[in-house]
This record gives sequence, structure tokens and C-alpha cells, in this order.
Amino acid sequence: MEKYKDKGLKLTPQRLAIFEFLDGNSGHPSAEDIYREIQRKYPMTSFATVYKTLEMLKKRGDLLELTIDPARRRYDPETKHHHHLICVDCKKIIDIYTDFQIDMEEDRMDSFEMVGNHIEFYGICPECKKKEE
Amino acid sequence: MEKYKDKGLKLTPQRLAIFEFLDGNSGHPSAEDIYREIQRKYPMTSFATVYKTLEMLKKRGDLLELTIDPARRRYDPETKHHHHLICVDCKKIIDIYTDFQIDMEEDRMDSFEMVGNHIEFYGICPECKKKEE
DNA sequence: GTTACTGCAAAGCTTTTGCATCCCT
DNA sequence: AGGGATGCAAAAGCTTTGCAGTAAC
Repeated sequence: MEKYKDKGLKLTPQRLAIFEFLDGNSGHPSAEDIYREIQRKYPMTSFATVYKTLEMLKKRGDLLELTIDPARRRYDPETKHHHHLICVDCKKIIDIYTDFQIDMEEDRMDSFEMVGNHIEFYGICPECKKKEE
Repeated sequence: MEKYKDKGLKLTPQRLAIFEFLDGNSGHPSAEDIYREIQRKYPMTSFATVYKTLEMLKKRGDLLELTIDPARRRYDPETKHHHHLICVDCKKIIDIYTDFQIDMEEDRMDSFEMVGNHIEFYGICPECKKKEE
């Protein structure tokens, strides 16, 4: 939480609630997930504030936007390099911290300047597998 | 093109134009890209038809939906397993056919039944790098 | 007192849907 | 002729934005 105390950044109750909800949250919530949770504490909080705060956190580099779910954006407060294991059925997302060696050969990179990578593992989670039976 | 001739599938001019545009297209077009191109040949084609046709192709397994771009869905007619190299600036997407060995250890899979994976490589393309200078 | 933030409502985009008409087979 | 496909327009989601009022500093 300390990391948010800097110049020109006002710590409003709404923001503190959002920071607190995101801190250590590995559930990869959508904007609506965040909105619903924040509303329980601050019923007056608006969707606009949630989106504006998420945008601010993204710009600061304290929040990643996941493009895994075509229906809605999901957010990840864990900014250290990691990958994701996704249930193709319920869309649950699990963090994977294994360091895979997947460096590309120079001649395959089409002269791109590489800045990173991200692996999506697809699978069926135990809960959904059970439902299938 | 032959692969579309089967039971209960009508080959309308609109669909043929879409199939032709997608066939071998490695530009990962959005629905609007497809709509604009098809309109040049069949100005009467509607957006609804484009979306309905893409949905049909997805269900048949002849088209992949990419979730790489948070602003809009993009489509990939290449259904063989491959990865993507993405320009973080202009969002250009390049296909990568290298077969990386990234199998996870059993005990890291959280009991998921694995069905596949997809690597996104992020970089800055030569064109965008030039613009930066 | 300043200045940034909030909330509301409207607007912006992308994608989906219902239904009457059309046309491929 | 029959049934799937088309096109229109409306609707549905998710996300963004403008602005006046509010509150953090």
C-alpha cells in the first residue's frame, strides 16, 4: 500500500478499497468483479471510478491487463513475469511461475526487438472435469 | 474452398467472398477488416452476415479467435498449432511455427487436463522501431 | 485554496439478435 | 418448394468520457 503514496496521487476511500482488493489477489478479476466487491464497502462507488483507477494503475505499471477472455478484460496485480493456466470451460485462471526456456533464434524474430513473452496453457480444471462426467 | 461443400451449408456470394479473403490470410484481421474488404466486392454485405459467418467457421473449427487485442477480436484462419509474435506498438501479429518444448511437470498442472498452449511473444517491429528514432 | 477525484449519465465501440425477406440447392 | 442465409435495425455488453460537484492534500 505504501507504494501508492507519492506526488499528486490522492488516496480516496474508493481507491484504498480497490488497492486492498487487488493486493495479492490471484483471482484475475474483471472490472465488474472489482466493482461488485468495492461496492460492499463503499456502496456509492461508481463504475467510472473503478475504470479510471484501473487505468491509472496500468499506466503506473502496477497492474496488468489480461486479454485472455474475449468477453471482458481481466486484471492481474501480479506484475512479476509469469504465465497462465486457463480452464477452457469456466475461464478460471491459475498463475504459473515456472521459468520456461523459450528463447527464439535471431533469424526467426523478423527483426523485432523482443520485450517479453507470455504462455497460455489451456486445460480443463478438476471442477469442470467432474461436471462433464 | 472445397472443404466448405457439405451438408446444409449454402455457398452464397457473401460467404465465398469471406472464405476467399480468409484463405491463406496471415494478417489476423478483425471483423471490421473483413467487412471492409468484402464490401469492395459485395457492397450489399452486412456486418451481421460477417459475424454470423465467422461464428459458423469457429464452430466448424476452421477459424480461430484471437484474444490478443483487447480492443477487438481478431481471427486466424490457420488452425494448425502455432504461436504469435506481436508488436506492442502497432499490434501487428506474425505467425511463429517453431515447436517449443514447454511441457509442464505433472505436479504444476493443478490437476488440469491439458489440452494445448499458446505463446505470445512481445516485441517492437522494425517499422515502429524506426518511428521511435 | 488547489487540484485531483468522484459520480452520473451519455456516448462510443464491438458484437449479438429477432425477424421478415431472399435465394441457394 | 423448403430451409438456411441475408440485411436491417435494435439491443446488448463492456468501456470511455465530459462535466459539475466534492474531497484530499
